[in-house]
Amino acid sequence: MLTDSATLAIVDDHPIVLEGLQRLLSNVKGITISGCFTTGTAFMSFLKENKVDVLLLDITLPDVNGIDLCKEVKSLSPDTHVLALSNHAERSMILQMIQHGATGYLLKNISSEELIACIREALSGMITFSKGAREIMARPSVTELKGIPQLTRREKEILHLISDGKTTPDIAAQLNLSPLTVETHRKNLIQKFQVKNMAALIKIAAQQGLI
Amino acid sequence: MLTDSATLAIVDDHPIVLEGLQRLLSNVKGITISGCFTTGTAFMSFLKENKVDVLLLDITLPDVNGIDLCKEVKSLSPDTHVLALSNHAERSMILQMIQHGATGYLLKNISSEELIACIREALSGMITFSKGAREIMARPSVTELKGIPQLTRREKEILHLISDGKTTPDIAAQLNLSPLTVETHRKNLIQKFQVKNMAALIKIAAQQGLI
DNA sequence: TTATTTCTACCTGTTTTCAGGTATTTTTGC
DNA sequence: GCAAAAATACCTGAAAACAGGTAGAAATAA
Repeated sequence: MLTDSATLAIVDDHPIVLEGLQRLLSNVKGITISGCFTTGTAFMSFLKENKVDVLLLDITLPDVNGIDLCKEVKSLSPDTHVLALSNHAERSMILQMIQHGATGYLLKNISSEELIACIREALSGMITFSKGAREIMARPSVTELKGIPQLTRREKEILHLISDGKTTPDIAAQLNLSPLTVETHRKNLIQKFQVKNMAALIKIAAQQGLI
Repeated sequence: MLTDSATLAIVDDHPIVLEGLQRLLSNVKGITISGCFTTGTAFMSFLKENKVDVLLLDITLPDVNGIDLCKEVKSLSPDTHVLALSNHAERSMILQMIQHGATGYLLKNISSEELIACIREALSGMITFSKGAREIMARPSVTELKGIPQLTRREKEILHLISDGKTTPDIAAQLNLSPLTVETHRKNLIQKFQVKNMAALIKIAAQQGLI
């Protein structure tokens, strides 16, 4: 039994989703659900004692964020295949998860057949994506093409203040800087994001969860 | 049977959620699931032929937005109790749904017991919220205190263009308007949102999902 | 058919932002 | 300790945004 049935665990803070996944997967040959968890910490302590072949992982959890959890899982148990299961339909998010060791990325609007197929693919050691996720990967949007620019501490700080409606003189006064310095940071931000003005930048930053 | 068992329909584009809800509610006394739909239009055509006592409605659907659908449902069938079921944990969203006729608002991290209790409450004609939703309602955040201002079609259009980095002259040219007119809309937007400038406005708009 | 909202357009003047640089001093990482 | 990155600061001029109005036409709702 151990040889031909894979163990699967689910981490999701939504009982409804947990129920749905259990129902969908309970009668699938070759897959045994060994645990369902609503928090990352609960799963991690389970993982210390049990072997898990596949983990279906919701990225947005109450206690830890999915990317960090994925990293932890992979360092504790490198053979566990982590399948991110999420509503986040952003390219950057998918890339980040893969970068941190996830074996695949499934959008929550996945169909049951697709879900099972993806789990099988993951078990055989392949990277796998749901249909929706593949589509997103296929068409890098203009804003996401460059990825999220790396911002310095000061730049983030100033971006926040700008998004709160503060003007350059305001910010300079608040941070005890020359207005000219603030202007320089502003310019660098616009350059880094490759946008025309702050309005466009703040939209992207907000959508990317930066502010 | 018609007198003591309430009919319930579910609209959600996530098969997993649909499965979970069906499973959770299938054996509940007094509730009969009469239909599950993944699109708003599919449900609307069902509603024209069938009586639905309670609708569990996911706000984010592929074809129509939940607020509009809720309005449609209530105007076609005022006796249907609409329970919004969503991941949107924003006060403004909850208020908007209630304003448009919803009987309650449930966050998707709701427990099964809570879900059933809420459906029962809705059936008895009461407004109902999940625990999480009640918490959000309890603490109005600073930005959300004023609610989302009602924007006109033109204002939304111009707000979008601004958030794409377009300047007033750009927008005027694109919409065949006087730049002065665009400026007026701009001013009205800033007044409606009670902010100092567009940077602050766009942050709020993005966070509220307006852009 | 009113009344109200929305859309349109105008005016004046000030403030802020943006584009195009250059350049020194701190930090930080190796 | 040295190189690279980050933070600081400066300059000029043009373009855009904002503040504070007013006001007529058009569309919508009551």
